[in-house]
Amino acid sequence: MTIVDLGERKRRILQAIIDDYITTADPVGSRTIAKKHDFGLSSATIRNEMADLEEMGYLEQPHTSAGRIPSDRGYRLYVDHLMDRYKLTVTDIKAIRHALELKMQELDRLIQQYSKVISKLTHYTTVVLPPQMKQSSIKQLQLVPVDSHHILLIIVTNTGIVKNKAIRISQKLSADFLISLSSLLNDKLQGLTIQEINLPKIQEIRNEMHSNEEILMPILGFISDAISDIDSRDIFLGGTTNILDFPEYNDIEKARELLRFLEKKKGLYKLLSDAQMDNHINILIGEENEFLEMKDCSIIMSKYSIGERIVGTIGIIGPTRMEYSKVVSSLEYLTRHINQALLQFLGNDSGDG
Amino acid sequence: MTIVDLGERKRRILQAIIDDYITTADPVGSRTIAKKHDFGLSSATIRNEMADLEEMGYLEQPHTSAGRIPSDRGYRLYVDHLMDRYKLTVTDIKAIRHALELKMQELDRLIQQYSKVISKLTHYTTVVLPPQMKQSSIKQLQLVPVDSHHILLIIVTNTGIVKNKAIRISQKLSADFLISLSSLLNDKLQGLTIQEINLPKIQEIRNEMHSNEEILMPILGFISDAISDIDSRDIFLGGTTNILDFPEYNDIEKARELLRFLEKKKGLYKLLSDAQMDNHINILIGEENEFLEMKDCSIIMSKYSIGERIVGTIGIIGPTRMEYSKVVSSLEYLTRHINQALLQFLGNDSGDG
DNA sequence: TTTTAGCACTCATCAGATAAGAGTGCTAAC
DNA sequence: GTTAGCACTCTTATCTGATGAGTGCTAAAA
Repeated sequence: MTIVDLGERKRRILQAIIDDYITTADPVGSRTIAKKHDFGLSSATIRNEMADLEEMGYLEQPHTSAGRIPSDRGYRLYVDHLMDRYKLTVTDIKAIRHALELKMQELDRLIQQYSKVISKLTHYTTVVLPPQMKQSSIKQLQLVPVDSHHILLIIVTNTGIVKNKAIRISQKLSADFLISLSSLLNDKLQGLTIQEINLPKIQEIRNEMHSNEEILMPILGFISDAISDIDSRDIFLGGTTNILDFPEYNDIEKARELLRFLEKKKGLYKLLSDAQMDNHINILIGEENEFLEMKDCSIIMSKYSIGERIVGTIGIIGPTRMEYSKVVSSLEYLTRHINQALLQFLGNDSGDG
Repeated sequence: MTIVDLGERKRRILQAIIDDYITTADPVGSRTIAKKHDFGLSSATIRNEMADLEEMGYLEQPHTSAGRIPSDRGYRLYVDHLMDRYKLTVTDIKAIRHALELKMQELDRLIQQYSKVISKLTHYTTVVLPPQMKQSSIKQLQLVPVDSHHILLIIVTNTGIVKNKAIRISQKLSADFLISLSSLLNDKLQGLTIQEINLPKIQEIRNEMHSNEEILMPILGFISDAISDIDSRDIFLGGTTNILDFPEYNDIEKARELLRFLEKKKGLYKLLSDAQMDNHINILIGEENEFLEMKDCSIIMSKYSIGERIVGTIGIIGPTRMEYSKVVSSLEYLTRHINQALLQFLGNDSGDG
């Protein structure tokens, strides 16, 4: 079932069919291929080849008298072996460059911005999984007084995420106390991942801070809560309504089902976090993903990283008939640049505190 | 054109028609009304009354042989004078109560949560405009060291919003320096609104901080940038796909148009921020709003506040045929509780620093 | 043996026709 | 002022036949 079994001619015909179908969304017939591409073959011959390709499972027929459309398996072959490498146009590159000139800001929002940019660029739907807090390590902790009833716990991670959490306190604490507590917390917790922070660790801190036992206790409790509570990993979606532009979602019922699925985010979360780490770009075609709601969609995913550390995933969702070639190229280019930007922004110093 | 002009009978018939249309989404005919409601009138009489109501502009006829549907003006009358007050069921109240038991956290996220809750409760689309930074005053400023190349500026406002912004620096600054700079910033800027912070203010700070002139300069510049940059006011949307459940949006073209409009957020922003302050609940019916994309929608808005200070707006969007009564009741109940929660969470101390 | 022309066949789609049904407006009687 | 009755309008659903795209098969050509 390797690429050789097919033969050069069948390969080229299959490629032509898929290319054509990707742009037109209409089942393609033998005559169309014979006319558009100069294979030096008549439609009848191509018809025979198409019948073969269907038998092999690469093509499907919506009904007897329609042209053929690629099957998931056909797309898979196309993606792995057939498709031409899309060369980004100057306009494409300009658009990406322009988008990347965003002012640097908190990573969360930066990522959200990227997500919008990509969906605008590709006209597909974009989904971004930001860095996982649980596996991020703590770079800096700080307690900031807000008013007499609240202090703010600020956590900066090595993945560049800043989280804050208000802690309600019953009595006013002196600035000095907060500073010394902050520095103790830093001493004890810096470099640990969120996952690694547990009750014993907190106990340890309590033991070292003999004074103010009765003030400290509840605060440490809150901090512990706050830290574990902070790991909510939100997914960002961009360009969801782009879905509605594809003829495959002209059926309101189908559109609703997919949009619901996306809005719920739960499935997407699983897809993105389960994505294989080894490949840089990862493609799931049609039913290759486990969700029924997305059986007519493909998702192209790419990890982004700070230095060597993979921190999050970007996914682009479209109908199985999507412009794989162009999306892969755009995504590669973009990911490369994001990585560069992140490295520049956060990398120089990510090891220390 | 007041309520009296109509006469009791016409009013009751109009109410019956609108009530019916709201639940069924089908144009209602005279016979339907005669049967369902015991007015002691025949369909012919009701027919005459309906013709009158149409002439007055409260009803419309999609086509000659269809029943009547309410016009925007009809809905307006209904909302202002006719509709029964919806009594929240125990289940409704339970749902709201349950939703409000969320853990207190940053206001931003809290609000986002509310937005989801409401759309789940009402099955309409919800939009939330969080507190405006520009008009919020600064409660607390803090500079936190991150690593040798970055410090973090943290701003806490009296509206309970915490914003942070990374500032890139060229040389490491001592903790002492940051602390003294923080306290100076607090002295000078606390209590001011974001709007009030301008270059002269910053100059003033620079003058007082004679030492480290060459270090200070760029930092103050960045801080000034960061503060003005921070006023991005993001809108939260919840339950956008609920739109697709209404028969009025079975037309994919219409659905797309509206969803696009919502996703862009710009128009929504204008609608919510222009909403009148005087009324607690504000309703825009159909073409009462300026946006063509929303001409078949109504939006019910409610301000929420901390103490006396109105800080943000919640809006519920549905087809003009929406359950005004129920939504208004739910929204009133919810807003009241949100206000309570916010007051409790932030209010005690919001005047001081 | 491979390719091609020709032809019968299938099936979706579209336009037009028809029938059914809902609801109105009007008129005349109550 | 109210109501019954009826003709009229208009939508919707269903059916029909025509059209056209595309196939599969067969037999002839290369």
